[in-house]
Amino acid sequence: MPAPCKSEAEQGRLRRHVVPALAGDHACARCPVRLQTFCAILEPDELAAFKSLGSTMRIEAGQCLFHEGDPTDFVFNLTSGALKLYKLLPDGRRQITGFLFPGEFLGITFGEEHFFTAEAVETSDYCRIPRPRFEAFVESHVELERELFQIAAHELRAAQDQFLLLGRKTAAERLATFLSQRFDRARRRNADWEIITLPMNRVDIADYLGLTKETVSRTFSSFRAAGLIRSLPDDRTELVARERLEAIAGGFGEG
Amino acid sequence: MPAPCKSEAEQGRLRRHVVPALAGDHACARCPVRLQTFCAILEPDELAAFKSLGSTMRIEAGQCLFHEGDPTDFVFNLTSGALKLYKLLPDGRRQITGFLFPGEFLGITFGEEHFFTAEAVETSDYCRIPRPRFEAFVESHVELERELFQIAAHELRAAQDQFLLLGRKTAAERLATFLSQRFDRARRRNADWEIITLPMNRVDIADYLGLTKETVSRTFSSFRAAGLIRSLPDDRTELVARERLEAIAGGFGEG
DNA sequence: CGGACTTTTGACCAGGCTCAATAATAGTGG
DNA sequence: CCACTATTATTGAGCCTGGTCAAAAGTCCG
Repeated sequence: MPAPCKSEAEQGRLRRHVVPALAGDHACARCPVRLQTFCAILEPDELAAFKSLGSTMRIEAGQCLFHEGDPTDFVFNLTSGALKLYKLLPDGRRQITGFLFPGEFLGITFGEEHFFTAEAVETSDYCRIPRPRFEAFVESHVELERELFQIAAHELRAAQDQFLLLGRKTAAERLATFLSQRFDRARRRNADWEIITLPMNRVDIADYLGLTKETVSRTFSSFRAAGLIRSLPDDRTELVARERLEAIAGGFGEG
Repeated sequence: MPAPCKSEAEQGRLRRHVVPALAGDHACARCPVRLQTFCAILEPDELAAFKSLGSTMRIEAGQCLFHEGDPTDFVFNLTSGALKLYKLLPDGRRQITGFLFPGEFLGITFGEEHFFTAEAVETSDYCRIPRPRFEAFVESHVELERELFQIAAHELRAAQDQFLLLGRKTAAERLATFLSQRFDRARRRNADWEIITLPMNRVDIADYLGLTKETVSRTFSSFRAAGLIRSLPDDRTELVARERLEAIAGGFGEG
């Protein structure tokens, strides 16, 4: 029943630089919700109990965790690597609805069927928890139930921002927004550098931003030429002029 | 502090055909979640208690319930009319993130500040519940807490569909999707007719679909010319060839 | 070094946007 | 009830951003 993973271009090779697993809490910069982890709201023994619900697994780049339409048998928590979540149109047009990074949950708000496909961007490790066990655990921890609601609420807020991006922003504004988003997350993990890692390729970025890979590439080039960013080895990008990028992202033009 | 409502074009006039208030339950056609109402999961006396939490109010077309950035002091339930929810860019570009219709809740998932503006499309009545009272009531009714989560989950699913629309669909596919969406909701209230009411104007539809009003108007015209729809008085539209519209909406072309 | 793939760049094209004019519609006041 | 006005919808003409098609350059890894 599951469609085969996208072939040629999608069946990626392994990548070398795997993002290390994230330990502990990471708060969202924009709102007072502790995000995408239960670590901060569970007692150590409860946390251990929660972790024991699932089993650790690994997936290679280009492989799918599940496809759109698959039954939602499991809840996932990513521990290393990166996933892309996407929907397809019959003729192959693709919209990536989000990327998933270490520490984040997948599948906590689903109905009976997945409504998107989840595919590994690079080799990734994750914890897979059978849904019934997950739900039983959550039901016995009311504070988790509330946390799940907060996560969903936060994702709804992020979705509104993405509507604005996809519906009304120019190519430069979209890419600047994306780079700023990535920076915000990197900053939460390491406050030192204006450097972000983009494990996904140009096609993925394009399908996330509602553009083509050529337009994404051209916009990267123009940002480089304007001294806004600098491309480094190992999929890393330095945001040389982060404030100007954020101004562009917010629709204030290049001023 | 709140920005003034959009002037000229937005400060609408009254409209005559107000959607009647919706009584009772309305299930979502696509998923097993009872949506946007607590009616079905509260006992009659509890329902009465819930209704007594708020006060009934009226708003005229073009007026705003709240602006982006306002504090989230209230939870709203629309009883008649229609609202549009939108975000703005500094230069005035606007993305409507959704329309709200009778029976639906507004503000159940917010943080401290609203992250969009809510403005009346036509004269609307609503129930306004102070947030602390709402939250206290929900906390004392666990089944409501779960229902709120289901509503948020459903909205997240709808958001993914909108990503696909805004990022990858053509103008015709966007409008066909919108008309089909409206039909799905109308069908849930009245199974008789392939007729929908569109109280919002072309600018609003355009800002919802990520297009311009001219493109929306042209696409309406082409649908009319192709015999897919028929325009009726009082903002009503008949979906003459609903299945063909749905095929277009799904990206299967005009076949 | 070589093959496969990705990224970048170029040339051209087109879907949808802009600007503008006209038509239709709703509301107003006599 | 009907002309008058304001607003909205439609249609047209031309343009531009971003898409398409193609080729060259750069990477990765055996």
